[in-house]
Amino acid sequence: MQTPLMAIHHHLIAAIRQCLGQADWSPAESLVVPASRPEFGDFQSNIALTLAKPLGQKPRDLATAIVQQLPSDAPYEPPEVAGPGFINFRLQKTYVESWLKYQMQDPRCGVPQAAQPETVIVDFSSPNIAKEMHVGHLRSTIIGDCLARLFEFLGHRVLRLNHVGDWGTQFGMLIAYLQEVHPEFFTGQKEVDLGDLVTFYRQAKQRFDSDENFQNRARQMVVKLQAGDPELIAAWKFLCELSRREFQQIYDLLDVQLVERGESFYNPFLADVVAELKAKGLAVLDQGAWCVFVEGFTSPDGSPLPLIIQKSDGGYNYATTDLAALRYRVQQDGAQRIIYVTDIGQSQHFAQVFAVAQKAGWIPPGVQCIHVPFGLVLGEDGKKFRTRSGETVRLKDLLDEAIRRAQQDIETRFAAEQRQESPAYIQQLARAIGISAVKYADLSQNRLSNYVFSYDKMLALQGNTAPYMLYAYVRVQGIARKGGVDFTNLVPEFALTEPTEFTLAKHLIQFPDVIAQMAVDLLPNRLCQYLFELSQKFNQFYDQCPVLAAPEPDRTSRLGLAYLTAKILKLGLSLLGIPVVERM
RNA sequence: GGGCUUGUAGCUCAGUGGAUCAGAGCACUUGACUACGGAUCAAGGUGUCGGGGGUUCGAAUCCCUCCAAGCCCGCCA
Repeated sequence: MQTPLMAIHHHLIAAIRQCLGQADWSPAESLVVPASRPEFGDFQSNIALTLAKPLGQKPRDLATAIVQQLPSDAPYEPPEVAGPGFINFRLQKTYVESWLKYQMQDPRCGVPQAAQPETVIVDFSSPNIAKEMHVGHLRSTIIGDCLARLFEFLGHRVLRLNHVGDWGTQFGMLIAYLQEVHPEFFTGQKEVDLGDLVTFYRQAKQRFDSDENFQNRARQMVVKLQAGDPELIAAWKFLCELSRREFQQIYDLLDVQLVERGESFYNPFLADVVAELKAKGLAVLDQGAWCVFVEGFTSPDGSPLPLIIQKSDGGYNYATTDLAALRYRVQQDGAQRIIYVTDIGQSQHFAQVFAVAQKAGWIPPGVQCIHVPFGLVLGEDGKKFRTRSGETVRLKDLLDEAIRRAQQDIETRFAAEQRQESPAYIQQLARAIGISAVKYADLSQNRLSNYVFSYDKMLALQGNTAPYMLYAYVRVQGIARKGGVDFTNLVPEFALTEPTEFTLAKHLIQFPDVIAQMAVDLLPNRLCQYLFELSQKFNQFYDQCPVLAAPEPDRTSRLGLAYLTAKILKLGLSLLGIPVVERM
């Protein structure tokens, strides 16, 4: 079913085509948007103001002419031309009510399935093997998961790829070091965890930087490894497995699904990628390395900046891997959209990779490669988020701390309310709230900017936080419990009377438009904003309108509003990767 | 030197291809519990939208320029 916004949109297009006498006219920008102020109605169109000038007409006259071409049986009151030429739309009450009813019975809350399902790859998280996940992986993991959930919900085939750093010079270094200093590592005689590995990695790096003989051994190891030496492959697999177990704990905690397909996966295709670029005349030998130059990229010294696809020592680097991955994803996975969720610092790299792939003909028409960048996580001092001692914050520690603080809050509050709950329940609740708070704090921020990480703010019960929204949901469940109402069997006739009911209702029916917009701009904070406003509007309604105590038909109608609010909150939060709780 | 991102209320941030855009939350002050959970709601804003130009009937938003912060820029990813 068309949303009100879409209905008005289509009416306007038809009307404008009539007025202009152009059957193929289509708008360059959005024709109709939600009204900026309630007193101007529900939706507004500014199109007459934009169109009038080139036509040499007065905006108000054009607006009036457009209004006259709108259908007379439309689901809105006769539109008004206001001010210099705005067209204001006010939805008919019965139309709003019928839309609410439609959303009530639709499991998707009115959001249509994609007409043309695509294969969408979301490349996110991507930690490095033999290192721990740290705060730097937080945003990619959370934002990537959110976008994957969005596209899955819209009905696309989504491949969630974890492009882990599992291939490269660091492994030669690490394996060489372990063989020499900790041979027991490979024999299983000693229990090791990822923490040990990280220590070893640091030591290996130190050795690598200071000892030339060691450097050579490490390089030979890489060559042997990449050539498929069985012993080294086994060692490498052991390292990967160790890391994988550790990563999985975090993904389980975050409830994030990923398919691991690391850099090593594309190893067999690297030589061919380079060969193809050479054959197409795109690769040139420069200072001993094979490079592709594309316009618009400049080095610090002002010379053109190459994308190096084969190093002077014959090895390949991440640019080669990224190109091989891109080609594979298009040609083998059949991806129509490839979304890369990485920090904004890699923007230039991806722009370059996409440009080279474009030149090489690996991005056919209809395929989009999209870099979805995000800013840094900062500490409360405004600098890169670190521990007190200046170390990088381990992701596990960060999440555990959020849960610990959530639990503390809960226990304090329960004690104040003299509420008895089982330790298991408290633990589970703390986990849900702690993780949700971290996720929501991240997603509610415009992803392009850096944001300040604050446990106190994200766990606050007031404001634009996960707990505030979860509480709104819990309130609805409270109504159901208290009234013994089974929402799932509710088939309400809506009868809106109070202002807060209308305000809430009109916000509820905008949900599908918000989701549609999010699929275009890939900004989760827009959905967060919507859900926050929904919670606010619900709380205002809740404050003003008794539900259970109301006489019919208000009681049923209000139960419907409450239930639909909860339903949309639950669905919306699920797209953010945040679960709801029934009590808190 | 080139490029990218950011700069909006005391604090944290929305709004960014125009008009009906000066907003939210926090903090602070004051009200509202014999109503479904008060983890709520209501009321309270003296901001050069980083500065300066420009385009326009109209600019936080578009263009130019300058300033500040952060990041990226040939064999790491």
